Amino acid sequence: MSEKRSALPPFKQVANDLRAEILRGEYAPGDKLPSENQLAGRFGHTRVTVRKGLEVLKSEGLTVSHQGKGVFVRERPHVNLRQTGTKYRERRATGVANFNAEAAAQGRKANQVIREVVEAAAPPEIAERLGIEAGAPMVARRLLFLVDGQPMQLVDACYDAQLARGTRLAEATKIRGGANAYIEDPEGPIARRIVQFVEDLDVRMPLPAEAEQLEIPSGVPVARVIRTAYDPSGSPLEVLDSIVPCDRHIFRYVIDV
Amino acid sequence: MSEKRSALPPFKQVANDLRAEILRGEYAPGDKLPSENQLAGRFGHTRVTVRKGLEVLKSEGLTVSHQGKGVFVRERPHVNLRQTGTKYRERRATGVANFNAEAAAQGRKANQVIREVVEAAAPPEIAERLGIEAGAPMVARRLLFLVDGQPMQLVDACYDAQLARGTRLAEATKIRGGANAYIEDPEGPIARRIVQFVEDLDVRMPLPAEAEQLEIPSGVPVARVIRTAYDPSGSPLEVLDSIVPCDRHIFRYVIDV
DNA sequence: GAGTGGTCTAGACCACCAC
DNA sequence: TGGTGGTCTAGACCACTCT
Repeated sequence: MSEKRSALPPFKQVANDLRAEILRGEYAPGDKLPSENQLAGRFGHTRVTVRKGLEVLKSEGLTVSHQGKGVFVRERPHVNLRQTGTKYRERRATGVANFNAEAAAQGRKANQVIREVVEAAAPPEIAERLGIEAGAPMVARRLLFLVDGQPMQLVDACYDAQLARGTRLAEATKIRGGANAYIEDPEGPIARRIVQFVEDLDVRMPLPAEAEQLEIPSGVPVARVIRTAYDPSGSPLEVLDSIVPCDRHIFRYVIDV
Repeated sequence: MSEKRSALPPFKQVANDLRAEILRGEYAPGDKLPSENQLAGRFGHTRVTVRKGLEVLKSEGLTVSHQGKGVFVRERPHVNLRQTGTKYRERRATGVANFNAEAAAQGRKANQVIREVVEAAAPPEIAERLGIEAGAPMVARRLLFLVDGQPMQLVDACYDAQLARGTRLAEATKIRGGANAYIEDPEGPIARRIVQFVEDLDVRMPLPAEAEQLEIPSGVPVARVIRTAYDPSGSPLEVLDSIVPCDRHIFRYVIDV
């Protein structure tokens, strides 16, 4: 007889109810949700079940929890507009400096930390784009980009070792104006122009190591952005392999057709 | 005395161990992991604790579970290269047809389903890009794109109602060659050229409704791609608001500088 | 110290799948 | 029918935060 209704498991019901309240704005970003025990009372289930519901919201990136304090509606951090396209014409040869320029344009302060500069065997994704054999030597400059002290991107700038050896690209020191300017500098050791970028974005959840280095809360994806820079002859000059947390970035591409 | 070591909670240990084995390739995509009871024995913890560890891997998108069958290493579906840039010059006026062309180029079969075509109040993100007042009327063509029967994108094509009323854009029928071709058709009622696209990508975890419609497994993010098409005078003609599951797509942008 | 979230166990029942 | 994952409870202890 009885309408064999719903049958939606209690923990999903908890998640659905709370999600709806959050999305309706009954809890605003930064607001604290009721305690787990209060919710257990309200829903008439054990704390464990309520926790399972809360876990769902956390993995959706809607909430964050702090031990001893409570569960809060997640606040979206300042978003960095990661713009690629027309602006490149203006800022052309800047490269690393481009990152600084974009942050400055938004009234914020960017800086870079060199994690390491090494010569190593190129993994397949990189070798393929650099136009060298997989396992052939590359020079990798591993950097961490920050804005206002918050980690924003993990960047590996990779070069054919043949090209980079003996240049400042292979030294663990900052390059004023950015690596791209250095590459294009007509007075420099490379002096080749960059006329095209190809960016590939692959989006997934972060590995724990990435989450830790970039301070990524749970439920926030990362984009792996692999950018290849080409000279006028179509030869690749640089492959930039970045891990970008998606809660602090919007990607914008301007395409003229 | 005793080195107060590790203290890593057992469920994290379970997750770490299994993750390492998966990433090392000891379990290949599609392989079945040992059953929860077997893992409980191996790790010397209860099934509940092991399950919590497995839950972590699932939310990272590394595994999928099937009731009655087991837990499996997730297989990445065929990836669709969603290319924007140079190819647009060749396929220019195609629009919806562009999606078909790209699928065909990869030897796969694409089709579209019209979910609905309605006139409605424009939400702020759309209105802003269409250059109309928030809440002003827009015509929205809500489509579902599929490739080989698998849902690939949820697309809302939005137009200023002033522009689209009385045209085929406002009718719930397919438009041969795509909406963009229709817009640009010099013999058509609109006959305006599209010379620039701006794409904004915002990446997050899907809402349950999106996950269901697009058959998105847990641990897979979505990109909300908002693409605005402009005519030579800089007036917006169309705003495409898409939800794209990130496990079936790689985004590629080609930028000439 | 009281309150909050974080973790674990033991045991139970259900739903689904394959044989 | 037996194995698999999915869900729930009751009770316990821990770690952190605030006052």
